[in-house]
Amino acid sequence: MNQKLTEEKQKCILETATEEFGERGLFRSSIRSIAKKSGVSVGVIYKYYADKEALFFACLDHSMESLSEVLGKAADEAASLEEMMRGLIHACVVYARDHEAYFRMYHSITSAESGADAGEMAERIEGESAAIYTSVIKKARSKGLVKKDAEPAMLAFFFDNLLMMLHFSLSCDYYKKRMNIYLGDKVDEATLEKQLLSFIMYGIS
Amino acid sequence: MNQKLTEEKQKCILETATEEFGERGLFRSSIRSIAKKSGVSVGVIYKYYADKEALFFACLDHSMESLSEVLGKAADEAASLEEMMRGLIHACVVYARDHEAYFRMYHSITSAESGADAGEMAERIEGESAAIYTSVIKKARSKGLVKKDAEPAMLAFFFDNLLMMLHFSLSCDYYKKRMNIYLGDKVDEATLEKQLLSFIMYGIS
Amino acid sequence: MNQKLTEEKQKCILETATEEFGERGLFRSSIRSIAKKSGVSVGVIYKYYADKEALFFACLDHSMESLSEVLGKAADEAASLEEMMRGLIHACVVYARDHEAYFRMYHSITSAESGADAGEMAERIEGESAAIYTSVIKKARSKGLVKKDAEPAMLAFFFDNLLMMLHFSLSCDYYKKRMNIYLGDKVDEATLEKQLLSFIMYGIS
Amino acid sequence: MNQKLTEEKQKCILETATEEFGERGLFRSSIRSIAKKSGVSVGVIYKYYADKEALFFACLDHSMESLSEVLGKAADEAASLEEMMRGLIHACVVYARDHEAYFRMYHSITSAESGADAGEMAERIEGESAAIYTSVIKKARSKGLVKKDAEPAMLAFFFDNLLMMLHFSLSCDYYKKRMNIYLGDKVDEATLEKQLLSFIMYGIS
DNA sequence: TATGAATGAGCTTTCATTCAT
DNA sequence: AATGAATGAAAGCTCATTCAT
Repeated sequence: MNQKLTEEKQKCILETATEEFGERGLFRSSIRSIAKKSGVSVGVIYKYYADKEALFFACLDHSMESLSEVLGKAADEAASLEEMMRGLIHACVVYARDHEAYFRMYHSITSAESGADAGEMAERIEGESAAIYTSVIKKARSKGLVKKDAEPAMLAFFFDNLLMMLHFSLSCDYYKKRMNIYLGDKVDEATLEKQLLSFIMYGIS
Repeated sequence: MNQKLTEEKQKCILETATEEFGERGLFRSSIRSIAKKSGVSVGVIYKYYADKEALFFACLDHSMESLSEVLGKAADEAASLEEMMRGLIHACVVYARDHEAYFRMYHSITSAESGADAGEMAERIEGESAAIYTSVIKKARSKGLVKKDAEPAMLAFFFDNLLMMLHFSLSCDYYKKRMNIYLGDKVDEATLEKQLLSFIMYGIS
Repeated sequence: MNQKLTEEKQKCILETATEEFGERGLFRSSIRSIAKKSGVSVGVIYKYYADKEALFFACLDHSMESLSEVLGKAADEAASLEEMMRGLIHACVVYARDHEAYFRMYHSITSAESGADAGEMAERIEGESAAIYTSVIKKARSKGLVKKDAEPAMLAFFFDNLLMMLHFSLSCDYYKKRMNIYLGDKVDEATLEKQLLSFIMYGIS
Repeated sequence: MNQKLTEEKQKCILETATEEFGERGLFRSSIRSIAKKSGVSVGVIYKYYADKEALFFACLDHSMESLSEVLGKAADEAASLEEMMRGLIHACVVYARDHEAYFRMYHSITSAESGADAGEMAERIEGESAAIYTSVIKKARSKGLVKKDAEPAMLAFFFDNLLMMLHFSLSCDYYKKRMNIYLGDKVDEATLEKQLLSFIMYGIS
């Protein structure tokens, strides 16, 4: 019973910290503030996490795991390349509504602020999806669904670039504003999804 | 204790700081370290800049100005939509070779860590290019060069997203590594440029 | 790393700081030095006081409260004007033996260095005693104990001036030395008290 | 001709610094600001004065000299004890109108802020007047004009205490305000002078 | 085991002082 | 001789981290 409380607490800390880190960045966030917002003492955080950075990376892992699960499911369920892409795009849009903070964490590791090893992080986070996207495109190409004069990896890269920007545009303040500059203050998400998919499909095939 | 290299020194401080900020972010960078690397005393930095943030934003402005000049020229010189895009892509690739730090500053403002007003920053930095890209695509559409079933603003947005990712992929550690995961360690820039352009042109038309 | 002597420690900080401020003034005093002398870390001072100024004013308040209590008691217990004055003078002399630092704090606010609002400070510190002294003298005048050709407020003012100089002469280095110049190195306090009282009583009546 | 300018400049620096020191204290005053207000460069100040403290003490000397001249004249011209005291009191009041800053400097050395040797300062500044006042009172006593049951030095001390408080009450913000609390916002100087003299004369004789 | 007061390294920032020009 | 840019020591202050309770 105590164990359960702990587990709950641990999750609460993680969520609160993710929120804080996503909103203020690693350095402007403070352990004290996270502890207070989580309703625990500072000491408890240091019981679970070696230091601030460790908590940061735990948040990151948590976010990435959750994100990757959602996207993985979207990819797995798809019967075709187009459906996979449609699914991934849609999953992003839906997921962003409730999990801005996770996307923001994603963005934060792409910056230099944490001092993390970029190589290792990228490998861990991008490796799998890169392989999947590339392989799916390759397969589609062998079926003649994708143009031959482009490398599948390259197309996967472009696709993922657009997907990444979609993440950020739906969650990070700067990118949100930037999207508003392009598309106006009220962005119709259905249209956005449709046109993005269309843009990609034309670009690919 | 001398008033030599004022002009030169000032530029040196800016460059060094841009490097440091790009590499370590606003908070992990320290004025002391920037001063030491610039070969000046701490005091001299505070002569030119009110505080650390002011220096940061000066670096940002400097980077954005330089970047925007290069991209602006590439856009202006273009006779057609395709040429504009090719020009912009190529300018990025060439520019990235010598000015990684500028692109990195660009990336740093898209993160939350600086605490800057995202809305204002985006307006200042993205406003112009958004207008230009959209207008050029609109014009091309009226000539039948662009598909009718997509909004020009949306296409411009997708294009700029890909361009933005190109910036980061050529300059920020995480994105560099990520590109390597997709495209291998030795990325042939000419091929990348060509295929990106092709992807975009197909996506648009 | 312990939460012992909170109460005691807090008082110790206040006393040490009062000593330091009285001896060196607000600006020559340093938080670091006060912390070291108090046997606490710098951080702990900032736990209790928002900043250096807040500590300074806390010391001031503490001193003034203590001083005002002592003088208040002396005034309250007096049956006549003369006794009140004798009591106040004597209280000063006795109090000065153990609480030089408090008197010094008193002096420090009369200088411009703290940047405090002089008007507000004076009102807070002098207001009450001014009213009391004036009222007591007025009452005595109505009994014919005080000459009629002088305003009670004026007489109260002169009396308080002499009392104030007594404070300083018993506590602040410069005033101490000055008193020695006038009265020799060994000042007999009983004589001083008696003659000051006599001087005042003659001046008043 | 250059020499003259220098001399003038020197005086200007001294006056400006005295003003600044009197208003803000030694530590809150800055050499830069004094230089700017004097219309000279920082270097010029360091040509004349070894450091900030030296300038401070030069201002002090200048103030004290000027003050002592005025008071000395008032004392010399007096034919009797009462006239001397009336003259000194009046000189204070008149002098305060144009030379607040000098009185303020006087006050500043009585505080600990400068770190000056209090003993030496007091000797230099108070020595002479202590001797004069005491001697004049002694002479008057031998003529039967002063009560026998008080030491002349003690009386001189009390008198000088009241004079000192008059200085401060006419120039320093805190003391000004304090006087207003006792005497109201509009203090009639003629009345003040008269009543103070009366208070003293009764106190003495 | 959980707490949160205490620690102190290390940051930004100021400004008296120097000295090349 | 005068200038004022440059210096850098030293201050105030914050906050990640520790550990007595």
